[in-house]
Amino acid sequence: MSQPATISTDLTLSEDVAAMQQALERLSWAARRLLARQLEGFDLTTPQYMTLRAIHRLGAGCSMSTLAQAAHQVSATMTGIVDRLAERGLVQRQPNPSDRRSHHVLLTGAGERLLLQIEASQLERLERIFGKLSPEERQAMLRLMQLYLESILSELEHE
Amino acid sequence: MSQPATISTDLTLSEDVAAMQQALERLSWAARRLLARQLEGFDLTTPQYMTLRAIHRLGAGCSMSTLAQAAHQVSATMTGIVDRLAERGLVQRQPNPSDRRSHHVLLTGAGERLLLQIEASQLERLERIFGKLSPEERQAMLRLMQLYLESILSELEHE
DNA sequence: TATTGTTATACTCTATAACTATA
DNA sequence: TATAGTTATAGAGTATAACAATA
Repeated sequence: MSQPATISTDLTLSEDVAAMQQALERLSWAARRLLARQLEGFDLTTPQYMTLRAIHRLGAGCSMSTLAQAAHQVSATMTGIVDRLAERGLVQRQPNPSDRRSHHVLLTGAGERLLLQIEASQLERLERIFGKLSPEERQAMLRLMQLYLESILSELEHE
Repeated sequence: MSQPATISTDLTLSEDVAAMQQALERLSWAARRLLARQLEGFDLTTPQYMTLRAIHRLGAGCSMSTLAQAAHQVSATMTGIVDRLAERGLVQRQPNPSDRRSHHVLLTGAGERLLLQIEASQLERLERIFGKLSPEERQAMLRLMQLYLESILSELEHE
């Protein structure tokens, strides 16, 4: 023990993080491709799916700007995505009586049903994978994912 | 303890997985947007960056088809991405002497340097986040990410 | 004046299909 | 015939800038 503990910890940190970077980037790329492929079966793109989820999460007729912000997108992009979802009858725009510039966006019944169906198929897949872990490991993973999510969201907002 | 342990474990599994699904999908979407924003500073898109990394990982002048497969893309898509990288002098196509239909794709010096620079900035960001964890937690996370990566890759390949 | 949302425009990614050159 | 790679084409997502309607 001739070295202080902090130095050996720092060395481990760099090594761990280098391995994590490799795994994280390949993981997020592969997960994105897999999700896109699964969504093809429902004739949805990833941004369309994320938008359906955001509308559901925000609830109660969110505005286009709220929606764009939640999806980390500019409003012109969201206009196009919502247009295509509306054409398919999955979402609706409704006038906002208290501000005539603004609209409420909400899921139709068909949109709700499609979202539930996709979520169920995703849950099944995740259960197959994470069923291999012990309850303690699952809890640890959940905690770590939430830590990482929060740190990414705060980076996204503070720019 | 009137219920057998397996049932209570299964109930926990569904709950954990539902929370994981929520966190995972928001995480991968947010991470993708953050990466895209960071890559803008280097005037690269995400597929271009993933392609540079794949060329580096595959090494020794991989072919267009190997590259397309590694990035989970059809070769026509890879043609466009490599075209744009080549225009910027980040990659090179070289004739393959043993098969004149095929080409070797490799990083130029500029491509190598840019890749190193981006990777260094990513490492710094990850160290800031994961430095909060203990070495044991980092090891656990690494193991879990690798488990998840393998399961996703095998799903991607078996379709 | 400022804000909400859309339209116009340009570029990249993506897949499919048709094609050329080579094996 | 089969394979490696490109070209042609079409659609979706993305950002920026200009715009209309409303606040």
